[in-house]
Amino acid sequence: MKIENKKRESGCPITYGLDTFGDRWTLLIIREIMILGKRTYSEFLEADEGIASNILVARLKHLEAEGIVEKSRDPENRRAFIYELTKKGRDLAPILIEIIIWSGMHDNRPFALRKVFNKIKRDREGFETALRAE
Amino acid sequence: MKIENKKRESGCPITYGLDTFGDRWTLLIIREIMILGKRTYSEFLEADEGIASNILVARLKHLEAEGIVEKSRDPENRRAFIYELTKKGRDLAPILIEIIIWSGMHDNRPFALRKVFNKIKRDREGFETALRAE
DNA sequence: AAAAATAACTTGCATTTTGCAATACGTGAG
DNA sequence: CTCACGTATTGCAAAATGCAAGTTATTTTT
Repeated sequence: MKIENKKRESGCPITYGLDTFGDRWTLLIIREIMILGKRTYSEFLEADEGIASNILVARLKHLEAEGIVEKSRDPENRRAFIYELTKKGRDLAPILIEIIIWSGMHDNRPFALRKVFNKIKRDREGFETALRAE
Repeated sequence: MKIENKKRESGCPITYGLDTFGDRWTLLIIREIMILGKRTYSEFLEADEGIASNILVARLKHLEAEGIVEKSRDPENRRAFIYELTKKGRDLAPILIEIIIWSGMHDNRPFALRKVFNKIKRDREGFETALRAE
């Protein structure tokens, strides 16, 4: 969890974004929470891309420090923790949506998943509202 | 240029995006071209964040391989190369815009630059059209 | 209240990537 | 035909990643 702590103080908003979530895993964790409805460490570990446990811990700590996720005890499973998005985290929704749209337009691999892309094309506003609500 | 070549074949559009431009430098190069109007290797090297020359070469090659930028001789300076965005590259505009908006809302550091953010707030569509045109 | 089970972390180590400085290559101008 | 400019490569130390194994903390079970 060192790379992303080195915030480049250029003042540029793109740089700020990259320093906050511009790595190979952070947005994937956001996806797990926002789109796939995942909430716990063990659920994140099961993600298709196979994140390593040490990296996952580092990224969750980073996201917490950035005020993007909040950690609390799960009231329904007293030994688990729940990670939830803050407003700052939910505000990432439009970025995720634009990434999905871009990939939907340009990922021509045969196994590219288009389900969410099509849903967004049909009703982008509704999709974003649903994302933020969850 | 190794990290991003390992495309994780999960089919997920977020993953595709991250594998294509999800690192500390790639979107910064896109910013240089799209927002700051830079075109050459030496101009990119001068960017505020100070990218190393070996990383820059690697990222440019990667972007070319991904069909996001096109390299050609500069007709006005016959020993320079010009890097320009393809349609796939220009289509990244909405992602950049959403990152700028998000940072505009959440970067509270005193030296955060808000100029572009304000411009987008005033006329987002116009801003995007201008970006893509350049 | 001890043992087992579950969930969340940590550690050690090999590998990969980064960052930085120095150097080399290629092209065109004088 | 050499010099300057623009682009690109190399070598090496430092840092981050990926993986497997181990640890801690809490809760359920007996």
